[in-house]
Amino acid sequence: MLLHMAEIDGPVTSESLAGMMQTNPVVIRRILAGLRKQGLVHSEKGHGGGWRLAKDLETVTLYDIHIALGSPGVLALGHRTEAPGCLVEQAVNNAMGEAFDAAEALLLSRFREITLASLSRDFHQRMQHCGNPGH
Amino acid sequence: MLLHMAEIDGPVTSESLAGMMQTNPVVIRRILAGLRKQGLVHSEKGHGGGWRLAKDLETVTLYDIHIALGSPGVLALGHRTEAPGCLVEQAVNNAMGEAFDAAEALLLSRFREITLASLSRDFHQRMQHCGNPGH
DNA sequence: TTTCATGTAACTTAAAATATTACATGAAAG
DNA sequence: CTTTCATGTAATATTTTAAGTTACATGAAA
Ligand code: FES
Ligand code: FES
Repeated sequence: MLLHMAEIDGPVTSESLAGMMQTNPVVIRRILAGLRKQGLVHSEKGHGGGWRLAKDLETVTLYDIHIALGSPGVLALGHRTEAPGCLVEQAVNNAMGEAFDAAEALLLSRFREITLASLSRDFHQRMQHCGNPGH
Repeated sequence: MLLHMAEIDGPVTSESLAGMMQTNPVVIRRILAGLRKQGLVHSEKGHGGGWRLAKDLETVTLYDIHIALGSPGVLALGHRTEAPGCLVEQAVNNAMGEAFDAAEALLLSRFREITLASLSRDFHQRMQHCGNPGH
């Protein structure tokens, strides 16, 4: 969404973003509300209002966005019970927990390396080779 | 489930396993059916029937179980669209895909190191310090 | 004062995961 | 050889979760 916003100068309304993402404007607002709290975007009400990027693409990483989205769980597998009484479950949770933490740490460290600017460059390169005027 | 089975000698019925796992016997059968296909467990019908471990705990890793369960997706985040027309989405999927693959590879390599035997040892150690006769 | 856009709460719908029922198959017990 | 018990599996139902929608309040520009 941010990368699409970057291609447009001037503010973008939730409605037009919803069109791009094929969803509802309210969903867009809910998501962008989180990003605004982290200072990634800025919003204005009323005539000529809408959403605007608040930071340089070079300074924003996927990790920043992940945090802004509320640090959702990264792994589909996980502890069923938070504090299980079953001792087998305790042993399994303990062993798998270490593996999960390692995998999550690796993923997030990769996210820190990926800036929106680099993604934007990749996008523009794809545009060259695409030629589709729809984009 | 397998570790609980390891503590019982003789076959265990789906019903008693369902009691331990607090779920329905059919759910147990469905899961164990996958494990049987990989040769991890063995089942017998009729009187005195039930489920039995088919391998030594030392030779079974969490990775084996993961495969037997059908290699379910490990990451909660993921590609929304398989082959997106949107060039931004292509760029993002490409970059995140590499990070996902690295994280998943790390997790599965950790799973390969964790044998049921090591989990069982951890479990028995917890038993020592627990003293709860319910276990 | 009208129009347009965000800000949110409450509600609805849709999708996915999980659980249940029902019945067939096969093996041991009586 | 009939009853009992347990798995095997399809079909169905329920629960849970995520996603989308409606409704209305707030604030800014025309
Ligand atoms: S629609 Fe996303 S790049 Fe063309
Ligand atoms: S219930 Fe005691 S170890 Fe699982």
